[in-house]
Amino acid sequence: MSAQHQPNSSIALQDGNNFYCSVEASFDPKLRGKPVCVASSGDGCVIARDALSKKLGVPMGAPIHQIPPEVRRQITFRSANFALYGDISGRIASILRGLFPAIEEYSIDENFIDLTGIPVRDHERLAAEARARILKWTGIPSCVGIGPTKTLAKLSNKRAKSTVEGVVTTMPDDPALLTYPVEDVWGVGRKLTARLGADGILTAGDLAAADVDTLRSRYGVVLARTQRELQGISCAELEEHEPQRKEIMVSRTFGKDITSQTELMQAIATFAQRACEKLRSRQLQAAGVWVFIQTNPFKHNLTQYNPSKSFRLLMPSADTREILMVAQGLAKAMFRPGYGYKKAGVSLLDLSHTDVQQGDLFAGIDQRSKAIMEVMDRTNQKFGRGSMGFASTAWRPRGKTLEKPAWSVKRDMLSPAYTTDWKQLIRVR
DNA sequence: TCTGGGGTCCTAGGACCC
DNA sequence: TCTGGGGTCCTAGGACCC
Repeated sequence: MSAQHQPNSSIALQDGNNFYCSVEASFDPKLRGKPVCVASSGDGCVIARDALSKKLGVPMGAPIHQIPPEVRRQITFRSANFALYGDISGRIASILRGLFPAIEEYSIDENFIDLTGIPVRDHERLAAEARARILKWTGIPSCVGIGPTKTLAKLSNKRAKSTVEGVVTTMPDDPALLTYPVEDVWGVGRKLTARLGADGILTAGDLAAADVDTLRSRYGVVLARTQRELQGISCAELEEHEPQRKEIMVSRTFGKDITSQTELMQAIATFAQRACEKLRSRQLQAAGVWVFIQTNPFKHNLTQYNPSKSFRLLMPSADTREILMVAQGLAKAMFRPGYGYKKAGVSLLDLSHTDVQQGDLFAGIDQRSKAIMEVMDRTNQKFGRGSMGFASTAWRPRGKTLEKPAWSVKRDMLSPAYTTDWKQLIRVR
């Protein structure tokens, strides 16, 4: 039976308020009461703002150098510390699992909760309890939105952000839909907002009431599903188990433009190595490798060159040596002198589980490969990432770094790994 | 000077086949 | 003068999400 036919299904969405900023503040009391922003990799853009920096007018995604100096001075910046955020995220999920039979970890700061089967009169009370427990046990404030579908739960959550209680329920006939901006509906982005506006669809209520066939033919099946969800008809089920990855990507914007082929090759090798580590940590192997290199799109006066190339392996592999050589080969074929490269990435495609190894008649499985990779992974696990690496990544023993490569990423405002590194555990006197 | 990273899904169009 | 019709597979690009 599909969710569409389940009567009285009900879903909640728990979402940490200003999550990254809240995590930083929960570990560093000095930050409390001050405007805090979290910066993207390379310390380039603002990817999270707390309430105070929102009030100061810092826009989401703003390049830090574009924030007026008098505003910038008031803000404490932190480099994104995903290891820390991921750890807190896992703790919040555990708390929710202790309260509800089924949850879906939707993103690092959001969890869907299945309320089906729980009496409706208890929904908001349980949501409030979850919220209180998360705050007490992790220090992270959050809101909970409730509705008959994921889209309405998302919408409720957004509404809850401006309430004191932090818990809101929205049913399809709620008058709030008539004033709720369509751009804030889950699945409606900038482009769709503009097109919908031209068609006179400005609110969630307008979208829910639009002609089904016109909407389907003008905007496609995705928005048609969103419409049904707003009408209370579920089109997206709760996914308790993470679906298998289809792609694993590692890419970076370089600290400086790269002009030399040697340096570009080192960067590509580093990304390939990291991608393979991620691959093996999930017991996966890849049958395809995709590499891209890009010039700086913000330098409008320069000729742009943004090639990409892919390669299909004869047999799926999780061997860094093999994938590294393929990735470097692709990059080498694309490299043209005379350009300043600003960003590059390596993506592993056609992923499958290593336990479904397809035998190849003509190639014996290299047993040594597995053993070598295991030794590398275990060493890096035990002594820290980067303890062992490949020469082509310009890897150097830890603590003996000669000079930082031009493409290394800036993270000057990083908070300590409070929860994931023994040496950096928080001290309480 | 300085502008994130990592994903998914859908669609259109071309190649190829019968 | 007059140009088939489906089907599949693949890829590139667009849109969205956090």
